[in-house]
Amino acid sequence: MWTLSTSTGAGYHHGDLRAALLDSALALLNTEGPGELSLRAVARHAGVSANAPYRHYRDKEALLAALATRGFTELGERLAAVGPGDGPDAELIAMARTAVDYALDHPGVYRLMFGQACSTHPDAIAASDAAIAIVAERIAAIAEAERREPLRIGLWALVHGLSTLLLDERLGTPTRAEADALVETVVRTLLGAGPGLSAPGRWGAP
Amino acid sequence: MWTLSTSTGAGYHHGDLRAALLDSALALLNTEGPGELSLRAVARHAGVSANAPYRHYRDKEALLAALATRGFTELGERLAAVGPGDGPDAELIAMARTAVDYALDHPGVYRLMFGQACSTHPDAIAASDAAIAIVAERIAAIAEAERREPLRIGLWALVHGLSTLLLDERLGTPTRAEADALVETVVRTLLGAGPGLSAPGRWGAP
DNA sequence: GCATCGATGTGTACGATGTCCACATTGAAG
DNA sequence: CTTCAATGTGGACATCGTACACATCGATGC
Repeated sequence: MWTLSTSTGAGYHHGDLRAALLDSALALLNTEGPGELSLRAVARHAGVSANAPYRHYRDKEALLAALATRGFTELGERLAAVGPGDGPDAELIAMARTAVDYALDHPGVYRLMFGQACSTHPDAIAASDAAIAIVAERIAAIAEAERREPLRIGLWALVHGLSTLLLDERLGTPTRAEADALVETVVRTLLGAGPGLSAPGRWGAP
Repeated sequence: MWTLSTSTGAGYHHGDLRAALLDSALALLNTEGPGELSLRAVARHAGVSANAPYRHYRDKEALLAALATRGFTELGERLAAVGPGDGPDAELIAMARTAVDYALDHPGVYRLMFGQACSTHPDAIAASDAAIAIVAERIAAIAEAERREPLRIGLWALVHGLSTLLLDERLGTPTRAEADALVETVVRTLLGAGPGLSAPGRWGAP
């Protein structure tokens, strides 16, 4: 009758409930949507009582926000790891694909990250801004000054929109490769160059 | 002690509860987010008991889906009313602005429309497809064949992303005019033409 | 070694919610 | 005027988020 906890927890005191709760929430999020996730279920999954989470998070929203924050951080790391590609367009496309892939890999957390509850939480906003900043840097090295801001906002919006549509299966149920190809085609088209065509006059900054 | 209903309801039988519930839900949605909206609160606002809604909607999700469906229909009407502008880019931009304006006008319903719960409901999906079809028609009249599909998906994603970012105040708190200008700039930039620059070679289909 | 104390987890409790069931009320059809 | 199907009510139940008081434990001082 000891803990049936998923995470390594011993006896009365768990060890690292704070992190274990995040893991439990993550596991449950990939099963059901963020709206259906109950704090009590997270506690059960972690093998603790319904009230234990309150020692580590002020309320349910705080736990979810922490998870979203972790999500933004991880997304940022993935984006930072994207190497320069074959020309600026390729680099932007690679980053877009990376972000969409992240959404497809973590549907629950992704929806959480862009849900209303977490958009309000300062930590999540900060982590989100950090992720955007990475994209902004790359763009700054590529685009002319007056195009940077709209490009940053536009790509962010585009990627988020594509992720949402794909997660909701509003674009069919493509395989990962098909989804990636779709992202590439869409981004390339919107960047002004048709598929297979290069976009003259927009290659490289100073 | 008769009905304190907001809508025109008489005595025991309400008259048109089905529609009144939608109106009540709409009113409450503009106060609080879709996640916080309770079916009981909708019933209270309509001046009926907590169970009355179940005579008209199978469950809470069905009511919300009906509201989302109405939203997509109205959005479609607004999009259909957008006149041809000064060239194809201007027309696409006008439609993008129309859609974003709709989101800013109805934050609650908009979040509902793109929430997970309603993306699953067939009625909402149909209404959403109808709205997209309107955009697709316009695009078909403007763009070359192989650009149509990516353009349609890309614009839809872009507009949805921009709406989300604006609703979550992730792009500051612009006035309506500023938001419209932002949308114009972003869309124009992503369509390949810098602000004020025309995009040679992409004007007009046959 | 042992008492102590702050941190952490448990149990109980309360109000709110979604939804089920049985019953009440009604306008319209016979 | 009776009857009936549609519609609304009331009560009940499980679940949820969360507050309160209490239990348990590991480190700290002696």
